[in-house]
Amino acid sequence: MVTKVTLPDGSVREYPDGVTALDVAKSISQGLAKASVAAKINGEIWDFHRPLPRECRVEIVKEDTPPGLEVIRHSAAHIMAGAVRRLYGPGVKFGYGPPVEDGFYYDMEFPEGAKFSEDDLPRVEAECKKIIEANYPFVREDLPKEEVIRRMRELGQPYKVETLEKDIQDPTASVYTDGDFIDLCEGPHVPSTGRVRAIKLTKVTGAYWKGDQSNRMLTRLYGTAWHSDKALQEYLRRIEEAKKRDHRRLGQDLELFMFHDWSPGAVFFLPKGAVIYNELLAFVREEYRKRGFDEVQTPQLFNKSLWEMSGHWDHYRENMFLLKVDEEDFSLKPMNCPSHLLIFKHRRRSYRELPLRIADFCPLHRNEIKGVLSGLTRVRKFEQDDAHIFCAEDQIEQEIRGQIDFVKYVYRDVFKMPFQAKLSTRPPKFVGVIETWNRAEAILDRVLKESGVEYVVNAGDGAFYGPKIDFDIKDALGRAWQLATIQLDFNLPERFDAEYEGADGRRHRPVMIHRAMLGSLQRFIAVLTEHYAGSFPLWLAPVQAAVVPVSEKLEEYARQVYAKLREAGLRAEIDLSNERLSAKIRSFELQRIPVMLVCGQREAESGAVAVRERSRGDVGVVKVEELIVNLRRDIAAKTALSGQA
RNA sequence: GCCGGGAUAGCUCAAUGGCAGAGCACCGCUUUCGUAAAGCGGGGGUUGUGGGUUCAACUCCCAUUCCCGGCUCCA
Repeated sequence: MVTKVTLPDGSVREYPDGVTALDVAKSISQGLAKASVAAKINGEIWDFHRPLPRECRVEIVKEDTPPGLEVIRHSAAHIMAGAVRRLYGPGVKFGYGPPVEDGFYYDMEFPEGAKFSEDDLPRVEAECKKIIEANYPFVREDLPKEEVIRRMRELGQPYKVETLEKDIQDPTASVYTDGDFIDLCEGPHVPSTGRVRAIKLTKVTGAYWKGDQSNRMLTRLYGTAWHSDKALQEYLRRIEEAKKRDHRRLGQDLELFMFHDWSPGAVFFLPKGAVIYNELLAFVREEYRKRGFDEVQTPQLFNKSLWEMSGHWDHYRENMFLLKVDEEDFSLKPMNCPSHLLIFKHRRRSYRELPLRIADFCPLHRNEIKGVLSGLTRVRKFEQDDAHIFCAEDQIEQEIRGQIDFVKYVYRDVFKMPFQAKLSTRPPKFVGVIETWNRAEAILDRVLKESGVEYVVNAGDGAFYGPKIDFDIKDALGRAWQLATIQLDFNLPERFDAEYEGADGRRHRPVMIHRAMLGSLQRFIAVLTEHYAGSFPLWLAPVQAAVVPVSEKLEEYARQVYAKLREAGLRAEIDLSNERLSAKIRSFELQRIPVMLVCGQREAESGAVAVRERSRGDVGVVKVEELIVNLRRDIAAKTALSGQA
């Protein structure tokens, strides 16, 4: 009998039975076999040396592809676990050890009293390298589940036993052995430990067993592994670059914002950060005018009655800042929606007023637990470009379309940030009528399709009060953040008994749409800062132009230029310091100022300046009046000088 | 909140129980300069905070606040 193998190009080859994917790879070319670590068999990833089924599609997985790297990292996790076991003895109990983006981790419990910290990583890493050096084959065994449970018991591995008993349904389970280390694992793995060519252990953290806070906390060791040392070095360089772009770093260096111990989780925007904040707000307000939103201002502090009506008192109280006012319970608001319902209900509403779009930039306070606070991305006090749309059910479609269009304009046209949409549908626990949900989900789906926006469906991931579309925005380093959101709400209008009078003279329940474009201004500024690496486009730059006299003799002329720029409404700075020109230029480059205007004798004679663009150098001499016209045009266009560093 | 690490001048970091230091920034003087760092000099500290051990604490111990990396949470 022969095994028939179909290759990705459609060709069919025949091999003797018992052939492995490795044999197939070798038969194609030795080089391919050497540069590959596993194979996809009928689309499922398999070990290289597992015998193939009689008839199958085989796709060789090369080591430098995403699935290949995943296999390498999974194997690296085993190698690391084996190294820890060698160094700390058989008393170490192992939890999960999966590959993750760019690396892997393994959760483990050290024997009583053994402390493990980052300082211990080099020792473990050295042991990993010995295991790699030894080039042990990864040997797979498929055994009856009971047999594996027995072996794991013998090895003193309670977490493995628990996994087998609770999570593995199959009658058999697989174990892998590399050298002296054996582990329960689905696989696949690289053929031998030597195929993990570059490994580096990166950090040590705590992690709850199965992510559940009520479980024991294990020690998690993180590492990264690559198919070559060069790839590892490139990765490390990328991490270094990421650190330079970190908004906390740039916020400090560029004097955008600060924090203080006395108000954890709340930012101080310094003058330069406040400029960015206000420009963003002005931008959103301008769009609101075009798109029919009415801005309101609402209270910060509300009686608990409001939260009881909205349901927050029962479901969100732990996250609210509570205080007593006149012997009664009050809270700083964590969200705007309830106040907007009060506005809606302020008087009788007619269908003629719908859709009613209420926008609000008021501060919100959420009592996030301390451990999660981080820079501008997780704060306790923040503002959103929040709005709620009250509309009739037959207006949902047009409103959703309008908001998706808004998102596209903001992220694609203005900020040029790639984004991905997620449609989340009805969860198991929900309020409202199923038919309404189905109709609404169909609308969201249809509008997304028409919009040409790429999206994924997260079935069952919607809020209990309605389906939603979230937009993940990736910064320049590919990290995803959720900023924009569009959520339907069938719940709050019900709880507040919101009504409008229809054309038929009867009362109807409006649908509420929660939506934000930038999301939290704080988080948006964090992502924006990293996206631009601090080099903000002209319209957002805290200082747009720096006037630089070549020497003290040109000071008077520079002052005139500076005054003209300020009169024209530009954010300009002048450098009258006693430094050399190149030192001034360097300082402005470091501050990422978009335009530097050098004033020398030649320019003074013709009422001009020599323009230097950030990171581009000298771009020529231009008359001051003309420069002002150009700058104002570029600012209005919002896209000028937005090239990233 | 939990695990691990950390906090020293405005910033980045040194000082392993014995006189708290460097570079950058800042201030002053000299220099008057053409596109990414001129030279010299000066000021700057309750070593996060509170307690303890010690003849002596940045250093060791306890507590606490905040920050960082994760976990978790994200009506």
